Amino acid sequence: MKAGPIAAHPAAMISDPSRAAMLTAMMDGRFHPASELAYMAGIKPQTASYHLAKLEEAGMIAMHKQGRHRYYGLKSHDVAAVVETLLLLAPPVEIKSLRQSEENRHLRRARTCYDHVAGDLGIRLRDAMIEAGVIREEADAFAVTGEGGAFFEHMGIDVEAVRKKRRSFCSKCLDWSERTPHLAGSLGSAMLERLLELRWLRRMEGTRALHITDEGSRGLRATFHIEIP
Amino acid sequence: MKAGPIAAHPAAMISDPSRAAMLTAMMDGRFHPASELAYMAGIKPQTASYHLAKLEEAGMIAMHKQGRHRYYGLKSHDVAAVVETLLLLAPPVEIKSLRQSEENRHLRRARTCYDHVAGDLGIRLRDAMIEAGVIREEADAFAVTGEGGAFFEHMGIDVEAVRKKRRSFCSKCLDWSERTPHLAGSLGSAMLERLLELRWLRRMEGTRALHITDEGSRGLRATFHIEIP
DNA sequence: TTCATATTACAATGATCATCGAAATGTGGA
DNA sequence: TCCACATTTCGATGATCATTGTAATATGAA
Repeated sequence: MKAGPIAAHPAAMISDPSRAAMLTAMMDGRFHPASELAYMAGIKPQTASYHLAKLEEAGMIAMHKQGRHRYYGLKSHDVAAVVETLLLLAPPVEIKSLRQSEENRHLRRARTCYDHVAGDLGIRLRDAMIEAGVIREEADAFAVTGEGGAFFEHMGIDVEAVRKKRRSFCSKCLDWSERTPHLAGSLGSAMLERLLELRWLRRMEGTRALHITDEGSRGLRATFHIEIP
Repeated sequence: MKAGPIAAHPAAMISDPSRAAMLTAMMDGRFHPASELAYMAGIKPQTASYHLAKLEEAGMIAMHKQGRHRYYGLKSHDVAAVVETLLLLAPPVEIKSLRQSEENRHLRRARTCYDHVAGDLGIRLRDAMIEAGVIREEADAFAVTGEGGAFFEHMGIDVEAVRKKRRSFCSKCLDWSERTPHLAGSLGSAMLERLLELRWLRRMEGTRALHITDEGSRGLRATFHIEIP
């Protein structure tokens, strides 16, 4: 009789606040030691271990050992996609502490969304690239224009190589803080990678927030006409 | 300290099997009376009422009264998107009863995915349209080709009108039973609407499964070269 | 008004499951 | 070999929450 509720199980994996916190931490697309995830979720290592075992059994995270550490990370893009979509459904975050509001400000300004840039910076990059005519917004995705090729080459990104990857190329990712789509897919991923490589952005410890370096401020202004206050 | 686990709340709304069953029932994109949803989930009306109130408070479903009935349905596409993505993460369904396997067969053959056709039929329609050169698969979405315009007009669908709707036009929707994308977006929606109008398909009671009528078999064969056994 | 039906409100019950202390296992370094 | 640290296993505790019986409210029909 009950044919449908198969969606309940994966949802239950995310419905626990501690697990959600750990999954969100892994949304930076990297692998983290169990103890770090425990700390980020505010729980004891035993509890974290219990949760991580569950998530692994559910096929949502992957683990690799290295020495006495065990590193955990999201198993697939699908998992990241679900979490991001759930964030979109979540009610606006209420600010409880100064500390939290600080972190929130950072996250809203610039953060990773699995493997690409999101937050205000993500949107401004998108706008700048559209303005410059290097990408174009279509109904279901973005597209690289004719001029785009030269631009990305100048940025140090090989568009044709990126296009060949067996995943979506230039898709839209709906942003929970901005409620408007930014650039995701393999091109979004290549973009983030390059911005980190150029040291325009730096990952902040223990959070998905991204720090814009001084070099980054200059570079973003020169290349994208984005002013960082 | 805990900045992330906001995703937990919407996930918790879906993590209960009864709620998941009701949401899945609403995935046909229509509104259902509370009692029907209770029956589909296999719970008493009181329990259903409790769950529906929760879901409404969470902003996931909408309600309108009509006489002594209250009709509930999904509030936005986002909710449908989350449920569909969760289904993708779910482990393969194990078959427990003959009845269930029957329903499963129907669902796999043809069903609605919120507002468009999914299941085997969805994939075969996609393939047929690509084969016929009326749509083209791109990296992040489908696109209507030059010849496409005439074809859809022949089908009784005004592509330009559909394109103008303020939502994605021709997007991909990853199918949990087929694990390959079918046509969604406003064009997918228009397509389902038209197939129901032509009486090629009929909604089956109390499930998302679609029945292919005899007329439909003939029509699908003539127009799409799809053989229905 | 009276009855039937749809739905919600309330209160009690019971099961599930997250949590953590204690202890075990595993790994690296001295 | 001994110690320190990372992680898991086990067992007990406690809180949350789905469920339903009973009762109330609301709407429509006779």
